[in-house]
Amino acid sequence: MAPRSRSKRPARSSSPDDSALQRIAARSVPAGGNARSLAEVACDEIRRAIREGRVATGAHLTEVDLAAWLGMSRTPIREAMRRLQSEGLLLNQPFRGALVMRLDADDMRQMFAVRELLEPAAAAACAVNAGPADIAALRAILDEEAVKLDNPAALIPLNRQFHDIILESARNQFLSKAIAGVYSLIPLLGDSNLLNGRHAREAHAQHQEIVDAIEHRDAARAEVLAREHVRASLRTRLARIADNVPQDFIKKTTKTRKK
Amino acid sequence: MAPRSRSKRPARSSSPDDSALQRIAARSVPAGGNARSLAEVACDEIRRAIREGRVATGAHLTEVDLAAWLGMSRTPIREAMRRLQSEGLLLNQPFRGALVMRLDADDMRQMFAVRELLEPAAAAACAVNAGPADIAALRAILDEEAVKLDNPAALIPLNRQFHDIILESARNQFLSKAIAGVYSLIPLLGDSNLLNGRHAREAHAQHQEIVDAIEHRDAARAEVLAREHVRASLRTRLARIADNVPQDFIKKTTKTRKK
DNA sequence: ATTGTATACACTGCATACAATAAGCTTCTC
DNA sequence: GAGAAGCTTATTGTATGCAGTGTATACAAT
Repeated sequence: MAPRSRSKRPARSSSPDDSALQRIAARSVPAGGNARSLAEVACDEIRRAIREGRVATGAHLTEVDLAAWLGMSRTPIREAMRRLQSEGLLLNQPFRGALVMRLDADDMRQMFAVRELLEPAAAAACAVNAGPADIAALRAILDEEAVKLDNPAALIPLNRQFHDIILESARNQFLSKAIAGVYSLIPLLGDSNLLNGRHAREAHAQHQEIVDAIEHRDAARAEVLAREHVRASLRTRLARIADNVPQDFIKKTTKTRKK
Repeated sequence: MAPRSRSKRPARSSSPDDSALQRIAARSVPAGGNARSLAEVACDEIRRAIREGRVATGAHLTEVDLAAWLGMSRTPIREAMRRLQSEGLLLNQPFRGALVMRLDADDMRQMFAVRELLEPAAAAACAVNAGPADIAALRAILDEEAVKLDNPAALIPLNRQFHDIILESARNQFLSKAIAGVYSLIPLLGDSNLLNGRHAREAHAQHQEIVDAIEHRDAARAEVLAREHVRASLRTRLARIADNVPQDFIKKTTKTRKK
């Protein structure tokens, strides 16, 4: 998916319309939304590259490289990098670029400890506050999940939506922001658990139970189930680490971008 | 406290050293640390202005106004504003500047619900993980607090340190970040509870109990006490709101900055 | 008087030039 | 050959100009 074909930058004096057209082309207007700023584009693009493993964790990024890659000036890139740094996806190295953050097994455990705190609370609040529309949306996702248990590419966004709906139905912006802060680092953990069919089925079953509890307004049960859901996710991840290579031999991995 | 006496902006062509001097003056080198970037200065300065009420919540800020106020160009200001936006202190209005976020009583309740979730967990983790040095630091703060119960200006930073030490001793970066995200919006709630002598005494007593629990490695008790501490804080705030003016009549409040 | 339209203004978004900074390398001296 | 001083390079920090966007205002038409 050619990452934004754009020659290089018209040395600095082609027809003025040229750059305008380029800019318009760059902004994939998000279906009725307003045109996104280039900084947002950059942010999403970098995030996606990290998520898809096109940029390895531990890789070192610089403003100019990214600007060249995405065909924009350093200004929006700076903005995007700052944002990703505050999200914790990038680690700023004062005058030496930024590193893509790496999380080791201990970081992962810390992350899940916090998720185990927050997500059950969200499920409980959802059981109290969710409206019929929210519950219908959850059911719709369950139905879709059911027929896509072996299609991770479809399952992953569904899973995301599922958790987003619960979060939103919890009606607590601070809780949402706290969980979002944790979620944003999940891409650093590597492949999704849902690539594993067994885990996908387990997760789907748990989702169903959680929605049942929410529909019965049983906050306590939703809370317990959500906690178990998080724990199952951690178990799967730990098992994967135990099996696979320790994957801790990257030193400073060269820039994977550009020629 | 004259907000940085500085005429206006040298119309655009005084001696070039002038702006350099301004820049140097602005960077109060933080005792051995490296010189901070102007963006950091701006960030702190704006945050402080909000905290001290020199900029009202609901006020509308623009890049040029802030740049003129702080005597720097728009670039570092932009960066600072973006940071404050991602912290939630400012609300971005796409092409129209930014508003200083306002929190109503319901937002406050949501915030405290999350604090009630996170801070007890931190206290419990601290009870498990704190080293002797951490406990000594906590004791030192208790001692200082004890003699400054009627000096809010001194008490507020002490309180901050107290919570920071507990957070750090919890040894969980995700928990720390989640709580930091919540704390960063506390300035929006208005004056500190510690201005109230009665509350200051209550908080100090609770701090002592919490440290006792931590020292005895009694995680469960630390957790319960921390929860009670958060609840007490919410009670004081709610009582204050009940007494005072509802303070909800600002519509879009004019720019309070500049003449 | 009311509505529609053009124009002016205020502000941000982005690009680019330039300055500053820190690390690495080279070279010179002893 | 070792160490220090200075140069080089890589990278970020800052200023500023210009273009685009959204709002308000004034003016014309009904």
